[in-house]
Amino acid sequence: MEKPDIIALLSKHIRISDEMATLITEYSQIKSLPRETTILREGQRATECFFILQGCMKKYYLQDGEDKITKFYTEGEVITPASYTNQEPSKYYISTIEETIVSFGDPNSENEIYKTHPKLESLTRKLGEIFMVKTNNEFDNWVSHNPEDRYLNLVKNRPDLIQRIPQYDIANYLGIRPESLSRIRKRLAK
Amino acid sequence: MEKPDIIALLSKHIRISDEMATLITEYSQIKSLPRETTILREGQRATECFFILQGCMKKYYLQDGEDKITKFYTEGEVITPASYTNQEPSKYYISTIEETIVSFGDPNSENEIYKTHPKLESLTRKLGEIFMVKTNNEFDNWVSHNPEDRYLNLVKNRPDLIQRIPQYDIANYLGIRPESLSRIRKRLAK
DNA sequence: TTTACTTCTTAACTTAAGTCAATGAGAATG
DNA sequence: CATTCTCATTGACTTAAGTTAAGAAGTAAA
Repeated sequence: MEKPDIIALLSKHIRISDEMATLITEYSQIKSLPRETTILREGQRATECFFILQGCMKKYYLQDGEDKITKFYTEGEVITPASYTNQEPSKYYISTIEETIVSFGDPNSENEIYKTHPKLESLTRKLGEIFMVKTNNEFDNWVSHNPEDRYLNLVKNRPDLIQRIPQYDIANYLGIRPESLSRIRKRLAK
Repeated sequence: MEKPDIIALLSKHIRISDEMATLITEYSQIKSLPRETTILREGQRATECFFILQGCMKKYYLQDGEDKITKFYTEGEVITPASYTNQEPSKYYISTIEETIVSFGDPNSENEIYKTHPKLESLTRKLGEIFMVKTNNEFDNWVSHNPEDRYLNLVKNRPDLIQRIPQYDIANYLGIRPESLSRIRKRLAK
């Protein structure tokens, strides 16, 4: 399989020097996951973290027998499961929605490469800070808007998700029932 | 002023070696901020990040003339304003609620110390990852619960906040009106 | 101590989401 | 072509939060 352009996707977030680009390209491991593949289940410990090169995934909890989606991930996004970081059993599931191509890493090779290439750890720290800002903005945006505004926001900023993902999953993610999303769409259609 | 125990607070999150402890204690700058002090305003660029040693702060947006609180910070929590990381004008305000003692850093001295002590950058990366997990958990917990559950959760996990912070600020943070919080408390009293 | 102010509570009414049930539209299957 | 299944929509009714206004309780100020 041809390697998708990991450097181009990373460069959207942070400036990558040629030296780093070579290093990353050399060390990156890539694999493809079929659609509807669950890569992490509740109770499991994650052994890998991911960077999405192509495709779409979701994170969801099983609450009272129902899925609760809290995040969609698409191209250029990093998935570092909590259980990868803290080595505790996961509280949530992660599954692909479409066929998804990812770059992945594990703790051993991560630490190994940081030891030999401290500049990469520095890059990772900075990238982590950038994603932290994004995550915080997302949180703030969420808690300060109602479902209708959140839907409008999604339509505006992530029109791809509206296309790719069935409406009942969108509603689930927005924190409402499919019936309510229907009504919101009807209200907005005017 | 006597230095509060920064090492003890950091150790709640991550193991700190004696070597790192000495380094952190030596380099940490500490100051006290009076109550109701706004340390960052919308439109400003943050020049400092903070680690709370004692006290309480809040982050809030000014939306349609009304405050919208999205986060309270207390002892042991890190405040890295988005505008500190990306050097863009801040979209939100940060203020103290009580008198607050903080350890603070600026980009120059941060980069300087990372250059001479790469182990500290490694520690910072790990700490950042730990806070990322906490932030993600908070987000998930938020979006998957209703106001009543969020209030119960706060009472259970952050009883200190219920004591320290006026009810209208708690309601604001919970995403509801003070009247609704009153009703929730009444419902629960039964 | 009287007054003003702040915070919380209560009540009546409105609005939007939840729930349950029925229907419609399209795609997949026999 | 008819049948089945999935997903989205609609309607009727319930529940909880928003809104507006009024009052209660406590604290600070005059």
